[in-house]
Amino acid sequence: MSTSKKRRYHHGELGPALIVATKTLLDKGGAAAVSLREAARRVGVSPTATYRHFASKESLLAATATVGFRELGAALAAASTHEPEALAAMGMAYVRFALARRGLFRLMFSPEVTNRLKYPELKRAADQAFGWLGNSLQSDASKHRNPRVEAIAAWALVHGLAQLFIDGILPEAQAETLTRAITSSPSRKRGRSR
Amino acid sequence: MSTSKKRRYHHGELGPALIVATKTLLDKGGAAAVSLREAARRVGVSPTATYRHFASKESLLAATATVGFRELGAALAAASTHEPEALAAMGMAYVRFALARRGLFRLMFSPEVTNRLKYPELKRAADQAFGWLGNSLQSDASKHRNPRVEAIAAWALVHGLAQLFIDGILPEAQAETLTRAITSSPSRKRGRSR
DNA sequence: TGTACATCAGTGAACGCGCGTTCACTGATGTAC
DNA sequence: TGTACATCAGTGAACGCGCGTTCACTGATGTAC
Repeated sequence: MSTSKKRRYHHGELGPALIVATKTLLDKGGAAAVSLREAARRVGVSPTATYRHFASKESLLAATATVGFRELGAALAAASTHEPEALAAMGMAYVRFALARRGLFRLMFSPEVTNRLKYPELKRAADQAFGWLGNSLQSDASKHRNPRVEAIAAWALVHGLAQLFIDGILPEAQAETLTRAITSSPSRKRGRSR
Repeated sequence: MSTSKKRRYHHGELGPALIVATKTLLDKGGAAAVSLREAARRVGVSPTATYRHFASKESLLAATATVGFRELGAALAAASTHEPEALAAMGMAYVRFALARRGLFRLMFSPEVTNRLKYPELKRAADQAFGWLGNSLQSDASKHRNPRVEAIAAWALVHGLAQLFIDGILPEAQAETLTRAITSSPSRKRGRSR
């Protein structure tokens, strides 16, 4: 209706728009549902136009995953300020992100995009997203025998939870409860909860 | 060379042979590399022949995942007999399975095969594989506040480790060391290890 | 032990499909003078 | 302020490909008598 809806010859933001379309496709049907042609269709542009912004399908996927890592990083960073229970809050944020953006989350860790070293931005975004996890643990390192091992254990724990929820193997309905119970269970923190 | 190598009109074991071929394809190029036609090609049979044994590509994938869960279950069961450190041994077995059969492992937890309730054998095999994990924890339930939560936490932990290793996000070379360190870290077991 | 015949396990050609990518092109934009 | 022109961002037709699946078929197997 409005002029902004009108399809102009020059889209203006085609690159980002294609990434948004890709995210939608990912969440609708997983990586298998993503195609350059379908993304172009959704944005209202010819398939060829995509090559103005991405060299190949793979590079569109890499760019989309990069955005995903930035978003995950931001979510973790925001959670890390919840002071008394920063770690539990970050775990919850991690699981919530995976559930809210399951297709994207899966792509971020899929071999279609992981193995390649050809996308330095992707690597940087990923490192940055997980930097928070490490830092937050390092900050009270004195409590832990081996901070690196502890950090990896915490990461693996929430990552595993996220995976099991989005794969429908653990009941998604209990995601919040279980995550909270596990990230603040007495085997990790000495004091009694509740 | 031998007669067993000869291609006979009646293959005799086409179904299982197709599953083996599918496993190979999974490990070589992931789910994207699997096709009915390629599996048939590897077995030396026409594409049409596959329909004698599987109703569709999806059902071949489901059957392959079923086999995967049985193998994982067997590996966990074998590990669970290592008495003093059954849990750590099972964790190691879990990670080893994922690394040795990464394509299969990924398929087992992928939405291409997970969501469907139409493969009861698949569901049964999965339940059975993970039954061991629960049982092994239940057996010393007295030590734990909430056995169910503890079991899920242990599962999520090793599952997350496995995923991070096969995705190349944690260095695969350290898989054994890290897994051992984490599954017997003092935050989970009180006593000092080493 | 021999034959007839139903059943089973394959073949091979064909279908329609959507894909990623390339090509030669055209319309829109913005800058130099 | 006006025009020329390089550059940029799209179009649309076409390519070759491998896929899943269907069809009508044929060769092999095994069982009844």
